[in-house]
Amino acid sequence: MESVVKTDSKGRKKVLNACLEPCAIEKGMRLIGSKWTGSIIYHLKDEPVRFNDLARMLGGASKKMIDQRLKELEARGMVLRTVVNERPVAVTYELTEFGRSALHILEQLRVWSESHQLD
Amino acid sequence: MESVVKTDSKGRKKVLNACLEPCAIEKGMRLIGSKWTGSIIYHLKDEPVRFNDLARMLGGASKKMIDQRLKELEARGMVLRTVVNERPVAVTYELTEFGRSALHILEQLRVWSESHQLD
DNA sequence: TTGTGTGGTTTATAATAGTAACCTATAGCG
DNA sequence: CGCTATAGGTTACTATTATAAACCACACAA
Repeated sequence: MESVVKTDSKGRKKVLNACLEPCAIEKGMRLIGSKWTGSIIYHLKDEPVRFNDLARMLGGASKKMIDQRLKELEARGMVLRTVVNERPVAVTYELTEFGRSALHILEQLRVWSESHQLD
Repeated sequence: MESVVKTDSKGRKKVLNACLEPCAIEKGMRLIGSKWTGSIIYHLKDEPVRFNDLARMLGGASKKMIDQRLKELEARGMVLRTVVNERPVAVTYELTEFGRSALHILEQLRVWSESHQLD
């Protein structure tokens, strides 16, 4: 991540240690920073939550979005999906250890966000 | 942020304290989490950087993207654009105090990201 | 039997991101 | 002088993502 730009004797520039493709920050953001992903993880912090409850909590996100995000998070091992009951179908989503490990970042983001009265 | 789902005597559900529109996490993400925004801020952490140097550091992001992000960040008061030299035109970008205040979150994200060998 | 709940899927459209070529201008080299 | 490379962008066009609103099948309760 310590990119340095060097200029050679002829004035030509090169970068040492460039982020050739997404670097750590960028990769992290793509796990946690896609629209609604952070919010979803954060709302699962305390206990398993059911699909429609999550949808209600995140007023503003469509079910399709939530569904998509949950599937991504599940595929990455950050969220666990459990069918609690068939027949009257019931499903809950909860954080895995890995999912949980992202919470402190989100918590800091929340504090930062709130302390800077972002519109 | 402490959304609670209540069920009344008739089984109807409502959410108290729902994120009616984007909540703190979501708002924060939209400042810092848009594609490349975090990386740009992070690469400005040490010193003012010139446009093309930034473009070289962020191999993978187009000039258009970088330009757009820098303008957004400037508009929000997170980045300061300075014309260092006219004639041979030279411009630098650097973090403002507010921009700097986001660095610790990005630093944590970087550590988290690197410690979980994300592909 | 109408209204609610569950957990989603479908379709269509709007907003964002990405690619590559281009532009004005200066400076160095042979 | 012509060639190349630098600077800091802009333009046009395409691909990817997000959003809204309907819709499904099933269950339960009044």
